[in-house]
Amino acid sequence: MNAPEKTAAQTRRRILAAAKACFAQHGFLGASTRQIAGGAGVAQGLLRYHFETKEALWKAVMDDIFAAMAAKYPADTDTSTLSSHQKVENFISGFIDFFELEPMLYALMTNESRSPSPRQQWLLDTHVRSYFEAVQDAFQAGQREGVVRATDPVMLYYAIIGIVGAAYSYAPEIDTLRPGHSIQDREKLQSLIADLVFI
Amino acid sequence: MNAPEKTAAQTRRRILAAAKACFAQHGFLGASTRQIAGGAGVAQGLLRYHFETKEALWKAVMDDIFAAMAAKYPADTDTSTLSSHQKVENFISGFIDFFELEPMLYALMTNESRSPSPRQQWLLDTHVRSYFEAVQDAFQAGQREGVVRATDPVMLYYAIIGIVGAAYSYAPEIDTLRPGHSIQDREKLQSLIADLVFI
DNA sequence: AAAAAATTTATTCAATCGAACAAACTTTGG
DNA sequence: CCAAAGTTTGTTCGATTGAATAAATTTTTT
Repeated sequence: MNAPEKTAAQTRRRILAAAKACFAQHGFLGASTRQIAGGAGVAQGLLRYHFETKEALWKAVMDDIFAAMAAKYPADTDTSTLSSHQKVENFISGFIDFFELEPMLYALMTNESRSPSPRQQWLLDTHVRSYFEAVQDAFQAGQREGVVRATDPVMLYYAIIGIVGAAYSYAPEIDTLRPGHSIQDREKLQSLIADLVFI
Repeated sequence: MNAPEKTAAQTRRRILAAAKACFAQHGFLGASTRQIAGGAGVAQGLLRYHFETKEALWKAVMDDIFAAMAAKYPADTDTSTLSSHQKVENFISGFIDFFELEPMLYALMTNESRSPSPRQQWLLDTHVRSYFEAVQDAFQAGQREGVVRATDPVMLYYAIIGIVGAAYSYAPEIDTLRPGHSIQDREKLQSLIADLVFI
C-alpha cells in the first residue's frame, strides 16, 4: 500500500504548488526557498534535486500554469466558423475561467510586470505574446465588423486583465474592508466586461 | 552658495523618492536598503538616521504619497451641492489624476494586497478605508438616483482601480509587446470608465 | 572662531539568503 | 535479496540582508 503523496512526481507537484503560492504572495525575490520547502513539507536541499535553481523553479511554476491553460483551451480548436463576436466572447469567458482556475496568476504576472527583468522577457516570449496577438486580432476583426468598441485594442485588453485581475488579486484587501464580501462573481464580471467591449 | 540637493530635508526627499521606486519595482522584501541608498546617492547607514527602520521608511513613502493626494483634493471641499453624477465623475477623474501624479502607487499597493500583512492592515486603516467608504457612498447614491450602473459597488470600485492601475503598472510589459505604444491616455481611460459606470 | 548640534560615512554584527555537497534512506530491477 | 538507481535529508559555504555603532564631517549657534 502506498501512502498518499509519496512518489517523487507527487513531491514535485507539492513543491510546485507551494512555490506558486509563495511566489504569488511575496514575489520572486521575497519568496525564500526555505519557505517554499516548508510549505511543501520537504527539506530545502530537495528543491535543487527537482529544480536546478530558484529561477528554474519559477519557470516551472509558470510552465505548469500555462500548460493547464493550454489543456483547457487546445490550440488546435477550429475557430474559423465563429463570428468575431463569438471569438471575443470566448476570450472574455476564457479569461475569467482561467483566473478562477489559477487565482494566483495575476499576482505572479504583475510581480514580473513592474520592470523589464530577464524573467519578464522569458515570460512574455514563452507564454504571453502569442496569446496577446491572438486576442488583438480578434478585437480588431470585431472592430472592423463594428461589434467591438472602437477603443485602442491594447487598452481594451489590459482593461479586461485589470478588471479580472483586480477581482482576484485584491481579495484579501476586500475581505478586510468588507468582511465576507467577494467580487469573484463569474456572471457579474462577464456582463460588466461585455458591456465594456461590445457596442 | 549652496549646491542643489544638499540640505537634510532634500536628502530625506531623495531617499523617499528612491525608496518609492525600489519598493514599487521589487516589493517590500525584494527592495534592499543598500539599493535604495544607492539610488539616493547616500550611504546605507544614513537611512537609519532619517528613518528608524525599513518598515518606517516604507510607511513614510506611503504617507508622502497620500499627503500629496490630500493636498490635491482637500478634504474640506464642499461637495454637498454636487449631483451624484458629478461626485462620481470627480472620483473617476481624481483616480486618473492621481495615477498620473503617482504612477507607482498601484504597484506599491498591490505588492501589499496579496496577503494580510501588518503593512497591509496599516495601509488600509491609515489611508485607504475612509477613501473607499466615501467612494462607496457616492456610488450608492448614484445608484439610488439611477445614474450609476446597478452593479455591486465594490466590484465597480475595484474594476476602476484595475483598469487605471493596469494602464500604469503594465507599461513595461506593453512596451515590450508593442514598443513605443502607451495606454496611459487620460481621455480614453476616462471615457472607457464612464461608459462602465454610468448608465 | 570655537563649541555644540546635526548630518553623513564607514565598519561591524547576527541572521538569512540561494546554492552546493555528502551521507542516508527508499525504491526499483535483476 | 542484493546491488544500483532514485530520492530525501542535513550540513555547510560565501554572499547579502537590515540593523547597530563609532568616527568623521558639515552646519548651526554662540
